[in-house]
Parts: sequence; C-alpha cells; structure tokens
Amino acid sequence: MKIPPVKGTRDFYPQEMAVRNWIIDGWKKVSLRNGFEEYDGPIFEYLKMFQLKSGDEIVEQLFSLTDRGGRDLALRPEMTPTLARMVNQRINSLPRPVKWFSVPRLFRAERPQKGRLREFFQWNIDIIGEDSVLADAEVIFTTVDYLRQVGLTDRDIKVKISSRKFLAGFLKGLGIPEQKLGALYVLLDKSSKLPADAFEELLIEQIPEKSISDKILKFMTEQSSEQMIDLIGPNECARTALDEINQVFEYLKNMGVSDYCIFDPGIVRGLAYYTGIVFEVHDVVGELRAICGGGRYDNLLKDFGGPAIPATGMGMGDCVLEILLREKWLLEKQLPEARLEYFVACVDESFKDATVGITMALRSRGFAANFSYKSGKLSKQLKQASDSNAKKCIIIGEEFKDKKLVIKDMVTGRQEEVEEDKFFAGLEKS
RNA sequence: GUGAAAGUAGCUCAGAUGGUUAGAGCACCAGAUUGUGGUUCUGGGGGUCGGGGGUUCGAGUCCCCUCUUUCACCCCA
Repeated sequence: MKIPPVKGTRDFYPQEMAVRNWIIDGWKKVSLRNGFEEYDGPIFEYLKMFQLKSGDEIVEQLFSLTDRGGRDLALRPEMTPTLARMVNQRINSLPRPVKWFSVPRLFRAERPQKGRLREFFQWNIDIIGEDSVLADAEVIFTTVDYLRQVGLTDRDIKVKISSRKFLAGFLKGLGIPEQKLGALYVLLDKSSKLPADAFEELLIEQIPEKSISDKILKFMTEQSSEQMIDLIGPNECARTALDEINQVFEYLKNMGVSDYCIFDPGIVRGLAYYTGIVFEVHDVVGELRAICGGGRYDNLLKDFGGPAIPATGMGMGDCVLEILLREKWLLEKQLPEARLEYFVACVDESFKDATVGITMALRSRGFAANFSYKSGKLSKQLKQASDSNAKKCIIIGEEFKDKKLVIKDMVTGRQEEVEEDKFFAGLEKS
C-alpha cells in the first residue's frame, strides 16, 4: 500500500533541506547579531490558549487533538501565545527588555495555495517590556537586515509602515463609532488588493456620508505627512500617533534602511491585537502575499494573564520568502554546495582495509571524508567522488606498500604522491 | 468551507477522431574503460496512465465519484 504525503506538507529531500537550512541559518545569524536570544517552546499547547485570543473561527483552522488524559490540545499555529505564556511565567526574573527570537515549525489547517501550506517555518522576533518606538524601529531594522543580507534590494521589496493608533484616531475623529471600526479595518486592509473603484464602492456601502468617505479615501492614498496633518486637523489622538510614525522613520533613517521603508496608511493587519505601529513587507511587483508582518501588541501579555507590559514583534514565514528568492535567482546564487573534503578510493579489494582506515583517520581529525562500499573499478569510485563534490581524492594503490598516498585534486585534476606520515602531519598544522 | 483547471516513469512532457505489448528527453544502474571523474557511445531497470466505479467487443482517451496539486475566494493569528 502506497501512502502519500499529507496534504499541505513538504518532504525535504537533501536538496530542499539545504534550502531550508540556509534560510533558517540566515534568520538565526541576523537575530543574534541584532541582539536577540533564541528560545523555543512545545510544538503543542492547550487548545484553550489559541482560542483565548482569537475566537472560534481560528479553532477550525487548528490541528487539534485530545490526549489520553482528555486534555484538548492543538498544534501551534503561531508562536506569540507561547511567547506570552513563557514570558509571563518568569516576568519578575527576566531582565528587560526581553529580546527573543525563535524559528518555530507551525501548523494551520487551511486550504493550501501559493505561499501557504499547512506546515511551515516562521521566523519570530519580539521585544517585550519596551514602549519606545525605537523598539519598533529595531524590529523593522532587523527584518530588513535579513532581507538585505540575502540580496533583496529596495527595488525588490518595501516595508510598508503605518499605525493602528493613528488609523483609529483618525476614524474616531471623523465620528465613526467604535463598533464600526472592526469591519472598516478589514475593508481598509484590502484596499491595495482591490481595484480603486471597487474599493470606493465598498467603502460607500459602509460609510454613506460622502464627506466622510472622501476623507477616508484621501487618507488611504496620502503619502506625505504634511498633508496628513491637514487631513487629520486638530485630532489629538491621531497627531500623537503621527508623531510616533515620524519618529520611527527618523530612527530607520538613522539606521540606514529608510530606502526600504514607506509610509502606507493602507496597512492595517488583520485582527484586533495590534495597538500601535504596524508593518508588512511586500514584493514591489505585488504579485505575492506579504513576506512578513508585525507590529506593536501592548495588551497581549495582559490578555494572557500577566501584567500590562508593552511588546512589539514580527513574524516571517518561509514559503513566500522562498518563492521570492527563487524568482530573483538569489537562492541558486548563494546556496552553499554540499562538499566533501576527501574521498578515499582504492585500486582493488586488497586495499579496502587501508581505504577504510585512512577515511576514519581523516574523519577523526574533523574532515568530511567518504569512501565507496564497492571496490570495483577505480573509475567508478572517482565518479562517485566527483558526484559527491569532493575537493580531493586519495587513491590507495601499489604505492601504499611504501606508505605513500596519491592525492588527487578533483578541481585541477593534478595529483601527487605523498608519504602517509607527512600527509597527516600536514593536516595537523592546518 | 466555496468555485475553476490539471493529474501518463523519480522529473519535464508526447500519446488526432476510443483499437495490438503506453513512448521520448533528463535522472538512475551497468558496459565500452583490468590504476583515473565531469564528455561521448551502447544497453538495462523503472508505469495497476492518481484511485474506484460505469459505458463499450475494446478505455491513458468518453461519463460519474473520490484523492491530490495548482489558481481564485474565505481567512490570514
């Protein structure tokens, strides 16, 4: 009976595994150099933990199970609740701010499509316990630091930045009641995906008063903060939030990544838990879904039963990123080749023991070395050496009776006889 | 969860209107080459044509169901 892979999952053959490792290694490296420490949690949690924040709709997109003790559990669909739980547990002993990152494997029972699978990896960085927008700027910088590192330029991607606080302030200032905000957020979030006239139509459905809907339209397309000020008028809330946004852009300029960043009032970010600066990174062409997103969530720790502590963070999935990197030919340019330092071959069966012995001697000195199980033709073994991308091949033949090895450089094709002792003595030095 | 398209070897794909034993390239294995790889040539293995049912003398081909993939919705924590 043939069993197929589960819907929405991927098999990582060595070739794909190399890609995955390269992406994740990059995430880790950049996190560490930006001062983040790595953490991880269990891959499943109480189902309740994920219901708590987001309600029943989310539960349908969870892989859940009941253990033998009757506990309702779920495979984690995101990392933030686990982070909140872990930080809350030790909140009094952790030095603040907490700057942590993680690369969890996550699960969502959605219908798979381009850039979205049921099992994936996500880079998370979070700063907890700091309410300055400098922390928001640092999260954005770290994100760009990675994307820039892998070769994406400001012509490939843009960080679109806005503020929940700003948007809420503006809308309330127009006299829009609190209970309408949720539905409006959802619509505004889509403004970039919809054709302009369709968006306008939907907006008028929600906001029939033309004077107000016009202002919202203008707001969504406005880019310069000077004209924003005219638009929001003497609205205290919105002004404070706009100052914050400007402050973030100043920090980002100072950090040297302002070419990547633009203000975009259309960035709203799906659900309710964001409270301040929000951002998404998109490909400039706009063909793919968001590469990553993040923002400030000052109420979350409190929602999870802890003290009111501010937090800001970012999550980046591996699927969309990989698609973009492939499109830009950045993967094949940068992926390190799997390399063997030495391949040890013998000319016939009588030298097999010596071949194994030399290989092990190399391995015990820390070199990646391999040999062939078959002692057939030398040409076969050399082909295997070549296929496994070995830098050098050691040939064991008649010379070995005089304690000599033949060292063949697989790139140049040149080879030389070296005494075994001298060969290993040379290795120790280097 | 809704809608659309597709599924033939490990991969990319041929296979007019239904008709003998389903093909090619790449990949894999072996030989040409008894101490020298990446090139070349020759040969070989590998398919319940996604699965099940139906129509027919006969189905890879037509019909129905199902699974999977892709795309668009929903959603995006």
